[in-house]
Amino acid sequence: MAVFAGQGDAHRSMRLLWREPGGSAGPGLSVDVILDAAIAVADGDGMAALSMRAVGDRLGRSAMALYTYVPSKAELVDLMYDKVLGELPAEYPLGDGWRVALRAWAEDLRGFFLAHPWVLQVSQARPVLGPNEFAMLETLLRILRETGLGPSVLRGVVGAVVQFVRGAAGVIADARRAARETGMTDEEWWFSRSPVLEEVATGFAERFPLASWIGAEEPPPVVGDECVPYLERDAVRNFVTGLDVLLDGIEAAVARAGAGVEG
Amino acid sequence: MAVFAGQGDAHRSMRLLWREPGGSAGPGLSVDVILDAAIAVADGDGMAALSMRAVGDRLGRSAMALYTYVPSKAELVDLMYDKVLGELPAEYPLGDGWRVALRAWAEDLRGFFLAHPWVLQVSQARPVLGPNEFAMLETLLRILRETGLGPSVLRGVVGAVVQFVRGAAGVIADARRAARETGMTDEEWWFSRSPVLEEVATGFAERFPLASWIGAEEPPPVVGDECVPYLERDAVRNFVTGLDVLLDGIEAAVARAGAGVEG
DNA sequence: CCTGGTTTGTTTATGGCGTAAAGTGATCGC
DNA sequence: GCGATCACTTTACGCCATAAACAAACCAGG
Repeated sequence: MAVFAGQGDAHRSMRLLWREPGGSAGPGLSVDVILDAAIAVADGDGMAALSMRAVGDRLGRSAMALYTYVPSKAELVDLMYDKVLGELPAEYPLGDGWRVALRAWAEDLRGFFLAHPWVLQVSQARPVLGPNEFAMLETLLRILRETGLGPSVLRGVVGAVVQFVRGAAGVIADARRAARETGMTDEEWWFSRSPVLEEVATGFAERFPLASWIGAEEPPPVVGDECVPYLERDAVRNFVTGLDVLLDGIEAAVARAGAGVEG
Repeated sequence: MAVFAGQGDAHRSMRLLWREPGGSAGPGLSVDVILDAAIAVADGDGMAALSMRAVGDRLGRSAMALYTYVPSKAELVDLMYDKVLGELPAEYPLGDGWRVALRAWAEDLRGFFLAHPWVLQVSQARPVLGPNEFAMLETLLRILRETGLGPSVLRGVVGAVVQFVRGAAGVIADARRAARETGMTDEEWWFSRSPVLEEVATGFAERFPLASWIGAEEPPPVVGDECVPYLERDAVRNFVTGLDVLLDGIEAAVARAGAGVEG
């Protein structure tokens, strides 16, 4: 590898990320056709099943055919990542204040992560610097601007919100994956592991009294909750609760700044 | 795979996770020796370099030798994960209130993630159900119990705090990884990519005015900041700011519950 | 029309991976 | 002494990303 390889690759991948979307008319392949196939593989069979062969097969081509359009698998994943981000809504009504809009944004982002769980495995918050990643940030900032907070605090808020949603979605995605892999519902999965834990971890309740306490409590059912599986229902509730805490924290920051713009 | 494979594997891996730590006296291998070697590989060369062959080489054995002690690479990673979690401190003084203790806990956890960045790549928040994972939860709950919040809200708070710290650490870890892989300091790395972005993304400031605004602002230096690299310094500041917002949110929840225990 | 270069693929090959299966040599209970 | 068991190695299989060589279709200039 030459010393300037990073530099040269940066140019190449940036041009791919910011290419104008058109131009797949002919019978041959194209970057967008490849990305769609790769996204379909990842959505359907997970990130582990995403291989150059799998994508090539789906297109009726060899794995090597892809390398004409995409320099490597790592670049392919980056391009997939930025492309799916384009599915996110761009506009949120601000008539009811930033809090309502931010909650809607967070819930849409969570839904997006659950629709494309493989996105959560794209290296943690790596700055891919693609157009849709910036569009997502721009949308979030259009909402957060209403708080009147300065850029310094806002940077922290952006990080906190994004990381929270990503993490919470990851918990749900993992519950689903575990359920699918074992062929059980997650309720069955949990109740099959729980006795093993008690058998093997002797004196659990004494060693971890608080963990037992917080885990044991069965929260009351919530309207509309019935169809959601067991572990996932908990995770959804924790998401709602945690998001409220976060929103309260932002409100406190606004109050402390003493310069809230919204009514 | 038999129908009950998941069940059987659960027993096997649980017994490994909860085994008592001793017993590596002889000249032969042992689970703990293997885990130490594997952790050393992951700490030194990253998760991508962690292979059964690499761990075996480090111990002067073949890759297959490990399979006498560890059923698969996936189990190995789970065991590594729970083992390093044991490095986390277990006690935090509560004399100055939960807020001080929680901040210390979060900063220790962030430091832990940065010392073992590969932990961030262990599948998102998957419940490994090992002893040290529960110990970590127990430690956090000993702090959060002081808020007097009920288990329902507390579950949300636990998720929010853990996910925030994990995500924020991931950003820093990625900045470091990018810097190391390209052989540049992250300052050089950013200033080599930044002009490429401007060249390729025409009209950036018009398309993403808020993103430009929040990215352009250069925050004032902070005492003790001088030795921290560029991108990482930003990430650390965002961590502190975001954590404050989160703590404010918890305080708001406490105030709303009207049952704060702390003075 | 021919012709040579470029574009778009394929095939083949290399070195790495996790791990199943079989082999090897030592050790231990009888 | 001797089979069983243990700890470990060797070999092998089918994956993976991708470098390199090759082939066929297109297009430009004569």
